[in-house]
Amino acid sequence: MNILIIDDDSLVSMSLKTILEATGEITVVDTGKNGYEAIELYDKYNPDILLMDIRMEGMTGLEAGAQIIQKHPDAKILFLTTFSDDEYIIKSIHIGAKGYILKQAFESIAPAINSVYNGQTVFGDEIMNRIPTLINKQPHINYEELDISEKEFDIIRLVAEGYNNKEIASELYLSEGTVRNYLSTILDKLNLRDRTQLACFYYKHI
Amino acid sequence: MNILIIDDDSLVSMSLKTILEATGEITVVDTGKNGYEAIELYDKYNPDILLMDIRMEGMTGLEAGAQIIQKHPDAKILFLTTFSDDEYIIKSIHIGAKGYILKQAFESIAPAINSVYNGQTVFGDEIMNRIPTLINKQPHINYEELDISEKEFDIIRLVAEGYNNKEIASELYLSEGTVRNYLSTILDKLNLRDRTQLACFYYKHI
DNA sequence: TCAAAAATATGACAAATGTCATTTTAATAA
DNA sequence: TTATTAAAATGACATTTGTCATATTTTTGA
Repeated sequence: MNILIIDDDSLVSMSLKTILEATGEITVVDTGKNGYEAIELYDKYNPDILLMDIRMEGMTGLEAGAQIIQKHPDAKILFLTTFSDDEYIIKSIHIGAKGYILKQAFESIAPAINSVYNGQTVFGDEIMNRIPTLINKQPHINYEELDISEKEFDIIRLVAEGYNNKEIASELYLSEGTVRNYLSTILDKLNLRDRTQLACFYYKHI
Repeated sequence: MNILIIDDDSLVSMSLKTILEATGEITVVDTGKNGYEAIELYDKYNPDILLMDIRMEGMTGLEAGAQIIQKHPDAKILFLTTFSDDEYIIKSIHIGAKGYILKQAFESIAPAINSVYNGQTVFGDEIMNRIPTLINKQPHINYEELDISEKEFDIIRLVAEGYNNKEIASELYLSEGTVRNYLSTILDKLNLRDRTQLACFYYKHI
């Protein structure tokens, strides 16, 4: 597997080269130290994966990456970064980067490269943890804390599948009236008004 | 590295076990075939990674995963799926799964496990491609193709926020009756029965 | 301008929903 | 066993919902 490394700190490039080539499966075709070189060298080598620092003097890795992907839509770019930075995260996802990992996590770089080579996208935990907030959804909810019983939760799930009371009743072997009563209690506990709000609640919080 | 595999198709579990153990670095401590077993076996073995089918009879992998993570916040769960299923993507991110990959991509499962073991999160391309739209909150069904007008979509959005007809009417400066009529048309077009199913539809198709 | 099309509105109706008070039926502990 | 509690069911009721046939109003094109 051929890799191109771009980092404005040549010490980093060299260490990476050493580490990666030690795996035996990876060949570092060349190294560069800025965005312009990235574009130029990518054209020249057409590597399987481009491993690039995201923050560099002059043209950032992000800009270079965007241009490269535009020209080579199948380019697999794995960004290296020192700190996780919301703005970069979103942008890197947008331009279609295949990953975003911390330089510090040396030992995880080789596996990440392998995953990317196999068509996956790899993000570090710090990045992944930001996604829900970025997507703007509330975090997952603990129904036990809300005092929702197992059976009540069964009903919630069915409501969120679009079942009506009769269907829920037959599914859970209860009478329709009982289902209504359960639902009434659930709505009260969760402070909601009707089943539709309950379905919305379910999807927003799970 | 110890792995627990859960899949309701034992053929899949066995194939996976064979493939993974062939790498020499992975030990499959046990296999199970539903969400309940997942919870039970996780407690028993405390594996490094839980590899689990996301869609199973009874308790889904997602629910089991949510419970396991609640109990073991450091659990590393990698979901397997047959098709990329919009509905599950976000949820799996939310509960804090470390990955989501297609079963078909056999050769990429081992690298993915390695990445996860090294603290990364791994998502397949199909999943990652969806994130930008989610971040931009641009709902992404092709409503045009479904012949849903702009105004109809306004109503759908409000239904999916839990508004009742009166509230929708006042929000959109329409009469309640008109809202009902619109809704009736929408349900007909989407082949749904009531507003709750519509809300579910909305969230499933984000 | 006028007619056709669209958007909006009404009213009537059956069905589904949510609430409540009350009862019946298990399940369980003393 | 009996008393107590929990789970499930009933019935009555007011609302909300969804459907439909039928206006009315507005927009638009010729």
